[in-house]
Amino acid sequence: MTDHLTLPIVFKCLADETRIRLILLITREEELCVCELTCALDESQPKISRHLAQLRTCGLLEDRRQGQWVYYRLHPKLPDWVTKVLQTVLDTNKHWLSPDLKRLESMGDRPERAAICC
Amino acid sequence: MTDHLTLPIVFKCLADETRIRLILLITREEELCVCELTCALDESQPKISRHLAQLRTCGLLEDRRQGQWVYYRLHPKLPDWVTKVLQTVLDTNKHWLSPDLKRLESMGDRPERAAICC
DNA sequence: ACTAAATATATGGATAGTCGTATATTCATA
DNA sequence: TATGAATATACGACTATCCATATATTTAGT
Repeated sequence: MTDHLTLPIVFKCLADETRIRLILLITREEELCVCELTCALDESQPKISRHLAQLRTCGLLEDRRQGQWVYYRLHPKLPDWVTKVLQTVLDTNKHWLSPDLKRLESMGDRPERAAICC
Repeated sequence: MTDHLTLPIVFKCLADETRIRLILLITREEELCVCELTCALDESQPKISRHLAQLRTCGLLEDRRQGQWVYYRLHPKLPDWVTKVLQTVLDTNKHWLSPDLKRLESMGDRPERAAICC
């Protein structure tokens, strides 16, 4: 399923500031919808959507639609080494991510989400 | 010294197959010279040299000249998270690197190196 | 000094990546 | 079924990246 996630492919996916910010936020928050990510990064919606699509296409992210919202999370079958790298980077670069986290937390009207399993 | 090694910069440096192979080999072998790397990767000398220069310029590698050879190693002041990521990737992707390692080990006439400290 | 080996750099062309803007799609609700 | 909100995609322009080839630099040995 995620066998094609070779080293060069993964690093190319992460070689863009917008995409790193997106995937680290998602790694930390488990699941976020497009409008939350758009607000957290303070970037245009098409830009966010395009980069999310890229991360999904290469197999790093998975999406699910719930009503009008689309939620993104890490792909459940991610190779161990990818998860480990993301966690390491997240743990050791909290300061770098903090502006995005601050915007996310101060966002009003965040959509409620239902449990994933039902 | 390596403060400018931000997340996007590091991942952009790693977003090329040649450069990943180079830096992983160096991570594993401590130190290698250009001719060893050229042989291990089985690529042209200018290509190897160009990518090594890129890794050095951005602060991931350090070089030292000894006689006619130039040896490359990880920059000694690398941020912890970078070292950790490289080690993780190396440990979990030995199979991916093994063709390069095989070529390196079967290389004849590898230059002898003096101890680094004298 | 001259030559050969090891390494680095310059140049131009081809390819890939990114962006903003405009538009399409999907869904909830009236 | 018409409307608006959330999201996705298409398009053209601009920029960055990569490569092959040729050439320059440095060093060891003669």
